[in-house]
Amino acid sequence: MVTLEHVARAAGVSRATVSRAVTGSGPVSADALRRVRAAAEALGYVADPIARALARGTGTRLVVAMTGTSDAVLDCAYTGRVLSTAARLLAPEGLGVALRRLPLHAPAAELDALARDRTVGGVVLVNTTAEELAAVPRELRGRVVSIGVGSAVVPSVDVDAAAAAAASVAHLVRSGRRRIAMVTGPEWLPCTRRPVAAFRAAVAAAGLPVRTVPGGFDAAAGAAGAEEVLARWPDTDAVLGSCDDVALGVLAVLRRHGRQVPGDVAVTGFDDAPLAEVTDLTTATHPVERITDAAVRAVLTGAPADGTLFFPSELVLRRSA
Amino acid sequence: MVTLEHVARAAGVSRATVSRAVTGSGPVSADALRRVRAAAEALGYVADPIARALARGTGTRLVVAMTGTSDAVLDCAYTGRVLSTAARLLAPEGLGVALRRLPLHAPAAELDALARDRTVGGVVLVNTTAEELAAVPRELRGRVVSIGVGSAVVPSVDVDAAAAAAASVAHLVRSGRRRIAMVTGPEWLPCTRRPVAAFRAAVAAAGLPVRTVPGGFDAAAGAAGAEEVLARWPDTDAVLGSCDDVALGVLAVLRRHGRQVPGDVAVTGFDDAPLAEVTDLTTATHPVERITDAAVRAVLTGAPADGTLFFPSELVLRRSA
DNA sequence: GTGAAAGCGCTAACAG
DNA sequence: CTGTTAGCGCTTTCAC
Repeated sequence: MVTLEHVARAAGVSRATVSRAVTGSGPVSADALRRVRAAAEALGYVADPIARALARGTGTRLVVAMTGTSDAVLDCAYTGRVLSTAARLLAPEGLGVALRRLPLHAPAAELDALARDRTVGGVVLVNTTAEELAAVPRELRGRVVSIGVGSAVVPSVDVDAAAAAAASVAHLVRSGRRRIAMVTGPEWLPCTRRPVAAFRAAVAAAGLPVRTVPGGFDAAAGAAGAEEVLARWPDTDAVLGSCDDVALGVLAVLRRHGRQVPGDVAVTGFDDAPLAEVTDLTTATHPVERITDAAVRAVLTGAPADGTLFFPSELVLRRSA
Repeated sequence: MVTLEHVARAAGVSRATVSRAVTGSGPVSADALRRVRAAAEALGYVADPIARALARGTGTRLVVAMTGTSDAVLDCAYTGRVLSTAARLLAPEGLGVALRRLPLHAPAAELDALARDRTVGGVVLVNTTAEELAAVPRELRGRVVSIGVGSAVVPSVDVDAAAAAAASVAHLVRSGRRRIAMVTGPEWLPCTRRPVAAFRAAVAAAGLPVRTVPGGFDAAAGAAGAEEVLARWPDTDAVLGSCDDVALGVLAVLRRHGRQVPGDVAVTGFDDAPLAEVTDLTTATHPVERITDAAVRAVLTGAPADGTLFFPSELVLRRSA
């Protein structure tokens, strides 16, 4: 194993100088810099992240903290996508990923524990709530980022779900649908409010009735939502699901009620999950990998909070709508 | 932050003694042990994994190494499940998870790099091949485990896919199917050979024709496999898919050919993925969480290799068969 | 600009 | 059985 010491000897300088040269902190003469770089290159030096973490007091892992009402959220496909992306990105840095669930209420204790834990280098909050953002301890600032809503101190990235909802409505209206309902996401989740508002605005602007029912993120919620839609507005000719799983639940209920899709009722989802293609579901893409990528980089670089960074979503037309 | 030093002072012993008491390594008098425990408890001491890793020369993360022909395997749902489980299990230990793909051929270089990387505490090989097992460097022994096939030095855990295949065939035969075909998993993957062998044995034992076609693990492979099955044996009345995705591909092709499911042809999958429930697919469970759990624990404890530990799979009957 | 020296918190010889 | 003594590899004051 080649250490700082070896590079220092090869370059004819002290360990301190090599450290400064390698990390870019502190002053180093152009000449020393060149020699250190050459030596490091020649020896194939790469800093040990563990020793560095111990000396700096920084952590060696990034915690993905999913907010949710139960541990079930940790097993969903979305969590898996976020984790895979983060783990892959961090692998070359010598950093790892850990997974934790944050309780929906009173998350302060958990967040404080994370802030105190010297092994955590940064935190990515997923499905963040306002209560959670308010509870982010000062010590975590600069190394926490949110996927979803953000705050003045917590930078955030998200998909442009509002645009996706608007695009879905536009497509449905264009293809002749006039009585469009939406099964929304979980009510406690702030970032689902944007697409709902966009949906309401879009149908209202088209002069159509505004129909929404509370939903969630799984097929069961979609099924329940569809039942409610059919009960309240039997003439509905299109349903937007908050995500693909919800849309599949909607499809199951429509089939049970003998409604043809897309003949009688059109259905759209959101995510473009693998099952959307298999089930021929019209849906909008959710670039989870790009979003996670941005979030991880933001944590690593300590990016300041300046509004939410939105990633575009694209409508994928298939048989269902 | 409370360190070893604090506990030592409170217990009236040296740091070394506290270390021995806490880790359980080396001799400590019953009296000292008691006092150290009390002090540690009172102060809420918890060892810093980073300092420990630096001193011991062990890593702070566990690498999940997926074998595959392309990076696409890193994005599949299965990888996500493995990663979520591992990340959750490791969180309380202060350890993280990293994700890497191992090339199908000549994996020795990658494995050597992992062995040399001081940040890696252990490795979980997924979809292991014989070539890979042979290339496991000596330095990795005792901290590497395989999900799939194992070797004399690499312990392994897997699902009992052979039993699942046999159970599926038994169910199909019981319900009157007589011309059963199987779309197998990827040919390069050794652990898929067991269920194929079990399938062949089961149909042969029932006095039925043995029909298998090479497949893979995604819907496209299932579709291609189904086309081949229909071309070679048009009278087939049941198809086993190597996994749920494959079964969905099979379903799509059957539908396209106007075959009724389960009327004309029965279809079964394997995994019991979320989409199996949504699409009413008869399938066998794949306890990925339990398997990963066992694998991670084995890496952490350095369990010796003594044959593959198999986890049971259960048939879930739904509409498709 | 540069080097010497003092740690970060823990483990592991080595004497006693 | 226990304490002392060196480190693990890197960062970071603080003099020069």
